[in-house]
Amino acid sequence: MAKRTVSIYDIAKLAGVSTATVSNVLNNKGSYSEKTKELVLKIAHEQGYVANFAAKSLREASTKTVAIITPDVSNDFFSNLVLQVEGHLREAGYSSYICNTANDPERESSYVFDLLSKQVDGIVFIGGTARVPIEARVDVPVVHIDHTGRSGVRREVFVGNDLPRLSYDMTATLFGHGCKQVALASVSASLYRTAEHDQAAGYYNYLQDHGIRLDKNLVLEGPYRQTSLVEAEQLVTECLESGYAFDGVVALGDRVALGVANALKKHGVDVGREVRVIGMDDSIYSRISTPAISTVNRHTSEMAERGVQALLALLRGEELNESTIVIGHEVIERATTLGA
Amino acid sequence: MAKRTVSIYDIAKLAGVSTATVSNVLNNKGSYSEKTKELVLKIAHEQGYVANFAAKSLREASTKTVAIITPDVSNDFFSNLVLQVEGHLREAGYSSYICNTANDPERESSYVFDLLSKQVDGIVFIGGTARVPIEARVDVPVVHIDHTGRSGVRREVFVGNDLPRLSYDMTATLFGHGCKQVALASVSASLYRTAEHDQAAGYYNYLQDHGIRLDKNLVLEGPYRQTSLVEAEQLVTECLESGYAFDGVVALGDRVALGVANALKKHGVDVGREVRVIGMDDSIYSRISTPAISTVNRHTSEMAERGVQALLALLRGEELNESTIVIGHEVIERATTLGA
DNA sequence: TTGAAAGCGATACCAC
DNA sequence: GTGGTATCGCTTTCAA
Repeated sequence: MAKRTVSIYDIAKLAGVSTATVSNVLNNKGSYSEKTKELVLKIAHEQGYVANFAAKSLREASTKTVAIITPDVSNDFFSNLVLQVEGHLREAGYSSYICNTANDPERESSYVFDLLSKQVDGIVFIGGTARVPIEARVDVPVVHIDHTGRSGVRREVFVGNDLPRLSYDMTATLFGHGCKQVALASVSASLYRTAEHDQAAGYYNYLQDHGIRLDKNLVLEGPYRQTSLVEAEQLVTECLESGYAFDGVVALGDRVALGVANALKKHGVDVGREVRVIGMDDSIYSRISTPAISTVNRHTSEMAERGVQALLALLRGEELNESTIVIGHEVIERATTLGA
Repeated sequence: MAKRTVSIYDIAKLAGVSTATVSNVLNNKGSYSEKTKELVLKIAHEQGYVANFAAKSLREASTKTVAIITPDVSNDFFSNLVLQVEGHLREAGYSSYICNTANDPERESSYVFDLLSKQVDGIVFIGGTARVPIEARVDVPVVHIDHTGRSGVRREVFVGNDLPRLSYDMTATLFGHGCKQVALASVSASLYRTAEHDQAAGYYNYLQDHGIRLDKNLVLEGPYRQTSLVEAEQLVTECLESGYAFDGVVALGDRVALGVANALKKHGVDVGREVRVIGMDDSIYSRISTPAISTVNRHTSEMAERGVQALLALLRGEELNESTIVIGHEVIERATTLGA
C-alpha cells in the first residue's frame, strides 16, 4: 500500500523489463522467457497488482460487460431470469450490470444512456417495454427476453413465449374442465401494456374460436397499484359483490392468481371445485399456497439460455437468421383446477 | 454514425474550440461564454455525443460506482435491501454493480478482485459472510448490512439488527403466550453460519435466563439444500414423526416459518392455537399465507438508509465515530401466535 | 474566456 | 525474446 495504486509500469520497473513485456506475461500473449514470466508474476503478486479496468476498456474499446435491464428484480419471475442470464454470461466471460427500472420508463431510458456511456458491449432487456429511446444511438446488440414491441435497434433479437397461445391454452384448460363462465384477471402498469395485451389476446381468441360470447363484466383489469396480489384480490371481491358469477378465472400471473384465490376463499368459495383458477409463471407462490395453484411453466431456463446464446452470437459479429425465438410453455395443473 | 464513436475531440473541432472548453461546458465547470456553450451543446447533441466513462474514470481515478454484494437477489429480504440501497446511492450520484454470489464463497472473493479491478469507489455487503479475501488489498470503504464478523478492512462499518436480542424477543413472545415447549427451526448454509449463530443465541439465552432446560430434540437445524421452505417442512415432519411434542416454534426466517406451518397443517395441527409459530423478516410470505404468520419487522428501510449514509460519509473521507450501527426491530403478531 | 499539452494505465505495433 | 512509443478519451493545470 505504498503507492496509491500499483500499475503495470511499477511492475516493469521492479522487474527490470518493459511494460510491453509485463502486459504480455499478464495476458499470456506474445512471447517471453519462462524466467521473465516467473519474475513478473512474482512481483505482480507481491505488489498486489490489480489491472485497471478503466484503462483496459479505454484502450480496447470493449468492456466485456453487458447490461441487464429489468423492471423489477424483487419479482421472482424476473429475478430468476436475471440470475440465469447473468450466470450464462459470466461463463462466457462477460460481467453484467443489473439495472432495475422499477417500471419507470424514464429510468429505463436514462439507464440506456448511462450504459452507453459505460460502453457496455450489449444489452439484455427482460420484461418491461422494448422502448429504447430513439435519440439513443444504440449500436450494440440487444436481446429482448419476455418483451414485446420493436425498438428500432439494428441488431436485436426477441426471445419469449407465444403469449397469445399461452393464454389460449390457459383458457382452454378451464373450459376443458367444464367451466362455463370464465373470467380474465389482469393487473398491470398502464404504461407497459403491450405484454398484457398479447397475454389477454389468447383469452379473447379462445372465446371467439368457440363462439362464446364475451361478457365484459368478467374482464377484471386493474392497474399495478400496490402489489398485484392485493389488487387482484380487490378486483375479484368487487366483481363478486356486484353479483357477477363465474366458475373459472384465467389469471395473468401467479400473484394475480393468488389474490384471486384469496378473495374467493374469503367469500367461502371452494377454489378448485366451485371456481377453477389458473395462473401463469410457475412461481413459488403457486406451489406454496393452499390450495396449490395451477399455472403455466414458461421455460425460463430455456429463455435465458437461448437469449444469451443469441447475444453472444451477435457479439461475435455473426448474423442471426431469426430475429424472434419462440420458447415453449406447459400447463401445470394443480389443486385449483383439479380440485383434488 | 459516420465515425465509430464521437469524442470530445470531434466536438471541439466542429465547434472550432478546444477540448478543454468542450469539457468545461459539458461539466459546468470553468468559464466560457454563453455563445460557446450553446454552440458546443448543440453540436454535441447533433452528434449524439456520449461521454466515455472509461476515459473519465481513468483520468479521475474514481468511478462513482459502488458494488453491492449479496448472496441471493431472488430472496426478497435481500432484494428489497439491494433495491433500497441502490436507490439511495443513485440519489447520491452513484451507480451500483449488483453482484449475486449464490452463497458461494469463491464467487464472493472473485467478485472482490473483479470489483477492485473495476475501481469501484466502495463496497456494500448485504447478508452472507463478511469474508473479504485477505490477499485483496481493499482500501475502499466497506459497509456491511445484516452481516456479522470482521473482515480486516480499514474503513468499514456494520449496520444491522441486534440478532441475539431479536430472537430473544421472538422466544419471549411465544413463552408469553403460555407456550411450554418451544422449538427452534433454522435452515442455513453451513459455510455461512455466523449470522445464524447470532440468531440462535437469543433462543438459548432466553431459556437460560428463565431456567428452562434445553431439549436438543427441539433444535431443528438443517442445511440449505433445496429451499428453506421445503427443508423446514421436512425438519418439522421428522420431528413430529419421531414423537417429539412442542407447542411453539421460533423460526429463523419467514420461509422457514412457512415450511413449519405447512408441515404442521399437514399433520392436522391447528397452527396458532395448538402450536404457535413466529418467523422473522416480515416478508410477503408471512402476510399471504393462511394463517398469517407472526414475524419480526427488521426495519430494512432504516438499514439501507443508515448504511448508505455511512458509506457516503466514508466516501467523503469523513471519520465515523461508530463502526457498528444497531437497527431496531419489532415483533408483528398475526394469526400464528394470536390464534385469531 | 480560451487553448496547448501532460498524463491517467494498458495495449500493440514495429523495431531491434 | 524484448522494448520504445503512440494511442484510447477525458480532465486539468498553466499560459495566453
